[in-house]
Amino acid sequence: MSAPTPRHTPETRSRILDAAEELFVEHGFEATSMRMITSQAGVNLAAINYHFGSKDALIQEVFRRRLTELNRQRLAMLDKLEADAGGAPLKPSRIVEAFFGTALVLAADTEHGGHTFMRLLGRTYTEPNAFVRQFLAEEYAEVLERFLGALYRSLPDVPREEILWRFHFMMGAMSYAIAGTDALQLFAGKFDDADPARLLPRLMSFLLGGLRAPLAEYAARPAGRRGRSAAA
Amino acid sequence: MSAPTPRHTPETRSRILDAAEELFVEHGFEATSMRMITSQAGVNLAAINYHFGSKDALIQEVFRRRLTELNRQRLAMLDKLEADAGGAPLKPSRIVEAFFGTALVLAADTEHGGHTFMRLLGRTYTEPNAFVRQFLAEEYAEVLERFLGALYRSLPDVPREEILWRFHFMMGAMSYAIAGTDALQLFAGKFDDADPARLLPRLMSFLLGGLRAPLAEYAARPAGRRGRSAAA
DNA sequence: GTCTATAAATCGATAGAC
DNA sequence: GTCTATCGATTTATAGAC
Repeated sequence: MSAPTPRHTPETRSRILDAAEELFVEHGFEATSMRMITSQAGVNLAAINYHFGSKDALIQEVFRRRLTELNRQRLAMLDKLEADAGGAPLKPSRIVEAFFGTALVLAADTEHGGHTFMRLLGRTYTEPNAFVRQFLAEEYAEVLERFLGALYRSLPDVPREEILWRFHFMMGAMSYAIAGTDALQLFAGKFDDADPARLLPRLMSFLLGGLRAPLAEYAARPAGRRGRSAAA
Repeated sequence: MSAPTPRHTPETRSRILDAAEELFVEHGFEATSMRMITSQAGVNLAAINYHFGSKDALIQEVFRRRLTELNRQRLAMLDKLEADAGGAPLKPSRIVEAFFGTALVLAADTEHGGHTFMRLLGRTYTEPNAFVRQFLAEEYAEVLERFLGALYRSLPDVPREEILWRFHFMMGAMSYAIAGTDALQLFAGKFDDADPARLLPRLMSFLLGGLRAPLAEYAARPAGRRGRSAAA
């Protein structure tokens, strides 16, 4: 008696979300019409507005459904790491693994839409849609605050500005990692080994190498003569 | 007498391309209507179809206009590096700099649309639009072949598979680097220093760190007990 | 080459019967 | 909660005058 609305809507709602998720990642938000969604989901056109109110609200729910759980897992893992460490700063590798590893585990799930969703999420970070960006920013506020804080404590000698940028770079690498081979025919036929199980160690190695890279490595060895060499 | 079509179209064409470039990166392809473009460009609606034939052809020309020149610069720089090396393998840092450095130089040009275009390009690698992907793949075929080949020779001990993936990761990091602070309000207010001049060394340091990261770094130190430890 | 006017299709959203 | 039918707005693209 505590649930007022959902009477016998066991599948319709989920089917709409699943169909929308697939079509959004395949065609984008704007290019995906509500008719395409209801057609693929096998439900009536009016069902979307009945269950979600509008197309924008549907888009939001597509993200909320999975993102809330993903970030819950991330925070739980960080909680455990910090509890085990007992006050000591965490190793950067653990922090990175807790944040990006959970995402890749979800991305490896090709049977329940996790892979589809993560591709959608990765692309949406740089999506031009204003209200989606706003929504994601709110959904990520806490988890970002926590993980960045952990990285700051873990790497006290690295300027926070630098950590922030490198975290940003890492998200870009992860996004492309998940988009993977089917993202662009650019690498078509070049990947002999696209085994999802190997993606995690591949990416993690790259991310940690980038995160730990010497700060002045590039600036200290400028390419050839390049103007005033006395600067900085 | 060699130019049949362009009689006195000195600005209209360019104005359309400039307006389209800005609107595409701001709203995406689908959400940008031809009326929005012609309105911002100050030209007539029919002008787009007259000059480009269709919206899709316009999109293609927006990319072709700048991408051809960018990849020409990349190849020229690689040619010079290889000529100077006289047969010896290049240093990975030089190769990475030739590919990603040129892109970031273009991205630093905020006055002539270079920054706008590079943001658009970075987002489009994972764009769902099929014909844009196809077009980009063709446009990148030669430059990718050359740079990947140079990296293979530069890092003969690293499996090509691994180099391929890391190059892919680097493109993701670059994409986010260019999308930068205004891409997502996720980091809003967190970046104190978003100086474009510092972005190149920042990114280059990260990329080289990732490219040179030990291959088995992560796999060799699995997190806790994780099933059959005898495998691999 | 540039314009107006409009064709033809598709969009999101809703009203109202069941 | 699901359906049909449709409204009103917007889209790309084009025809034809100038």
